[in-house]
Amino acid sequence: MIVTLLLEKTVEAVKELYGYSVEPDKINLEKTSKEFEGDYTIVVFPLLRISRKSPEITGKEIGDFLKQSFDYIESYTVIKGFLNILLSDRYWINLFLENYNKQDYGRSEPIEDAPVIIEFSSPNTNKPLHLGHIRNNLLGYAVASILEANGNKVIRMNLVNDRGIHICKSMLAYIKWGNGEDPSTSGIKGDSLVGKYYVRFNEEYKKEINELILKGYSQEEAEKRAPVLLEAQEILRKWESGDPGTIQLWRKMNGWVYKGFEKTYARLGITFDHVQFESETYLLGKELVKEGLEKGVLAQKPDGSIWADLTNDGFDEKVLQRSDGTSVYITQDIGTAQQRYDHYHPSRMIYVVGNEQNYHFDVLKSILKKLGRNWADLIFHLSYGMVELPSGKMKSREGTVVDADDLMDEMCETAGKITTELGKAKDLPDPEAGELFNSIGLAALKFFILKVSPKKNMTFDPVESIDFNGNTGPFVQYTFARIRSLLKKSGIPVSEINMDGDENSLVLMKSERELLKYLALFPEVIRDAANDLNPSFVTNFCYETAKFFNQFYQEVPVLKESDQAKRLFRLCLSMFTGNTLKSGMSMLGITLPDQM
RNA sequence: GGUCCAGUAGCUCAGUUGGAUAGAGCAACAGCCUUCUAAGCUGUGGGUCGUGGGUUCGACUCCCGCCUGGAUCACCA
Repeated sequence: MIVTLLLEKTVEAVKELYGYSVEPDKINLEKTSKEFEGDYTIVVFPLLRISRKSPEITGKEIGDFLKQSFDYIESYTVIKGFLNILLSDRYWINLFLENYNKQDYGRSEPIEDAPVIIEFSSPNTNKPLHLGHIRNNLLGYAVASILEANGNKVIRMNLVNDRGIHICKSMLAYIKWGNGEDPSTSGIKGDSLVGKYYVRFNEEYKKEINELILKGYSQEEAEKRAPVLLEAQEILRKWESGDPGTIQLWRKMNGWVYKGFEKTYARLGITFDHVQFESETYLLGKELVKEGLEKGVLAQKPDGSIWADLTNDGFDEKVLQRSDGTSVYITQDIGTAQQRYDHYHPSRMIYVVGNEQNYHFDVLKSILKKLGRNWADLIFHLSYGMVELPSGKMKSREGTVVDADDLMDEMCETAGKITTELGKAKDLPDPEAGELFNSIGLAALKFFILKVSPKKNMTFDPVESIDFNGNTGPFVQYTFARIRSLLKKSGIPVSEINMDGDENSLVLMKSERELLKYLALFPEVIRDAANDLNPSFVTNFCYETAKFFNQFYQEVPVLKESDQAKRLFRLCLSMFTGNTLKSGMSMLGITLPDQM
């Protein structure tokens, strides 16, 4: 790497010139900012103490030394305290020659290491997926792909929250008001149908609470005593005790939901390597709770409920098992974690879960450690911000959510409309046109969500938020389509486009240089995105790359260039850009059409 | 109230070991299609980086206080 070489030589320069040994990491080397000529900049201020000379003279002396030690340094300038180093075209061209036709450019060799488990999606089976889940799924899938590109072995894990009071609520409402309808008789997608009964439950629940308050109960009291809630709790007890009728209904309704989810995942382009069900891990969790109780690290109250006292860790007491013996949410998480650890001996366990559960994961780790599981430190909660609507927070209880299926439909419809308005894709036959609109609509949605740093909350206006111009998925797709068009029109089969060795006379145009310099960053971008588990680095890289390409495309002719060496170089540079975009966007789960 | 996260242009967002004049897109305005896809390119306007201190040659970035917004502290998941 040129950066390490420059650092080493600078250290040497300081030693030679001023007789002082500095650590390489003390040298301030960065990319030259746009307004100045140069590729890398050494900030000389920190070195003045050593040189005991003015910034200008120090910069010049180091600059001279470096220029003499490197063939690749074209020139340097010292402005104020900044030594700007300009690399020769040769350097960039060599870098280009090494990588332009590599399909796996930027990706790392697989590391021989224990796998990283990444859990995402984790839907509840009482309602369809909504906008919040979309962010979760896209983030999880992208992070997994980025880790793979970084050389990690990855296991994409989905944990289905298929049991608990929430599904009992839907079941109860279905028993009471369902009249035996099912997805085929009603024509409603399975997950939506179950969701309908979840909303119905909450309507009844609210009504009963209000009635009880009129009778003189406090709000809190009313919430606990509402008859439908008591009935739902009864169903949960029956379920945990294995009541056949309850289990049968539960299976049936969950089956509808899974069919529905399958469609939504397929549309989103999400797949998993392994699926866990809470109903299969909560018993292990209960066992661990029992173990903790026997060891004396957990405590039982007179009513039978079991608690962890975490006040020494800065948390409150946490209930792990209700007085009626049923388990709570965190109980299954304890079992799930244990199962994952035993089964995979992973190097890390990443959980992609919203920031509303920050406390939950702190508590989970704390409890696992209390139980003597030191591997709790392998757990990392990848916490992301909420997606809010202009009208405020989404509440599935009240049905004020943006449904994932509806949203995708709308995006693709809009994509089709815009494409038609622009007069494009006229010659495409029907099924392919549909695929194209799908690709564009989903690209817009995915890119919009993934370009935001995971940690941040985001507001999403279904009407106005998503654009097809500017910093968007379709912009990158369009750029790619332009590149494909160039390659196609060159008349050379893509697999045979190659430099022919006549590149010695090349002088780079500004836009060629800028583009090439930026493409050179891709390996670094993947590494940073993997380290920070942040797909927005890749998203922004793809956008900037496309922008640099469009500037290049606008400034210089490719196929119309008369000089053969230049024409071929530009064609290969375009192909290099295309490969890189395709690779980057595929990590985000975004497909790039050849034509649009 | 405790804890955690966030606050950058009218709007949506970049800005990562502290570096030069804080950047994009959208929206507004002005240009560029007889020339490789105008979903593009070029330009103009728009900022007390929430706020007040501190550290430093240098702070959007680090430290402290305050303000605002969000999350959370359930025998919900």
